[in-house]
Amino acid sequence: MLAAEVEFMEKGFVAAKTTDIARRAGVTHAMLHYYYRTKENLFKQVFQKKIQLLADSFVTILSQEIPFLEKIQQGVSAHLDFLAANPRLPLFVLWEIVGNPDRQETCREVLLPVFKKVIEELQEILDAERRRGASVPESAQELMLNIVSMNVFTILSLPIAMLLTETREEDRDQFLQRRKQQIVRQVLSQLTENHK
Amino acid sequence: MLAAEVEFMEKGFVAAKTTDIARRAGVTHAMLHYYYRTKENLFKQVFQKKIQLLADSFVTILSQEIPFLEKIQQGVSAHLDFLAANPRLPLFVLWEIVGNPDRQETCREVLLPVFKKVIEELQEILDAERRRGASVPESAQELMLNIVSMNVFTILSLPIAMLLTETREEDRDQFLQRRKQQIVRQVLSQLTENHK
DNA sequence: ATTATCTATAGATCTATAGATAATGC
DNA sequence: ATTATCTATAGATCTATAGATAATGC
Repeated sequence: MLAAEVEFMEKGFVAAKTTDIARRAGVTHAMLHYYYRTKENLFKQVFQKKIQLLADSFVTILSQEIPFLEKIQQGVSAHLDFLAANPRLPLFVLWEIVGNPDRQETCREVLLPVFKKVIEELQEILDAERRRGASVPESAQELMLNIVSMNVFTILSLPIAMLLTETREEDRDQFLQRRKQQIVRQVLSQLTENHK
Repeated sequence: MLAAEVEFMEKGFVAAKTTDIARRAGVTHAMLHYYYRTKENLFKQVFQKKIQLLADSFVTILSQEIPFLEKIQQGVSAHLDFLAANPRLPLFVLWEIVGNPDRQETCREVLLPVFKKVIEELQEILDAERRRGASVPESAQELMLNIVSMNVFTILSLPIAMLLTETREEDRDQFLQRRKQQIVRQVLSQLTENHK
């Protein structure tokens, strides 16, 4: 099962081979089919698990009971750290969804409730802040999308970004930390903006 | 060749089949091998072309001789429109690069010079603006990364975003236009921020 | 003569299962 | 008895080429 996760995440459904998965797991491939029947079946279990993980990543944006701006800062930071620990997750999910639209259903079932809940909580925080007199112009959904966009893209494009900025492999973490600060700054700039 | 582009872009290198490409092109698959020798060879040509297209997308961020803020606004807008017209491009490139690191070389060769040039021009614009007394706090690279992040992610995540926001297929363009305005606002918020 | 095209097929994988045998749980 | 495991292989693809034949350019 772990072997299947690794193979599917690295190569995708089509390129991953049941023989390789079996070999990695240290069993004969006949056993794999004995337990999971089909490749598709095995994949579905892995996919479900990974979608769940993606849903969890949204939750990390909400954080502890601390002042508003720090809360956002912590949320962005935790979200990016989560993605950095699961760097193949977003690309894998996006790829499999566009490649096989049937999988959107799983996606909807798992992600939608979590997404709605996070947006709701975030909206409450924003509203509370506004009642305090702060100028928080955006909808929670927009704020969330901005954060997720920049964080996820940072991870997705990391190989290309490192190529283009001529960053070496051992400076990866440093590169991510610097980018994290930029993202926090960018997100906060809209939240602290003086309107009118 | 066009058939190959479509098949590779939709399915990726591994899942695309030379027989399907030939069928789509209306020739026997023997002919395909006669002209291109190997699948890998055919793919390389397609990949090169698509990387070139991606490089072009960076250039659209720079735009005509108009006032600074409008210039940025136009750039963001043109970039997103470009991506919306080539929605599979970013995912395809990212997927093939992580799946086969050998392809990073092509990527580097084509993208790096274009990327450097765009950054350079953008930096000049920012510097000129700063000399005029405007407060433009960021490096061109950071600004560029912010714009590209939000625009590309918008396209990458469009299927999921439409799922989560319960947007119907026919409202796709409207959804994109709304998101575009949000992105422009977000980008400008940092550029017009009052520092200190 | 050289280039283009077709049919047929070799050779390599890959998924999935059949059928035989060993291990395990009442 | 039921469940787990192995070997062997059927059946389906897919890439790539061989070999024969038709079309094209000097």
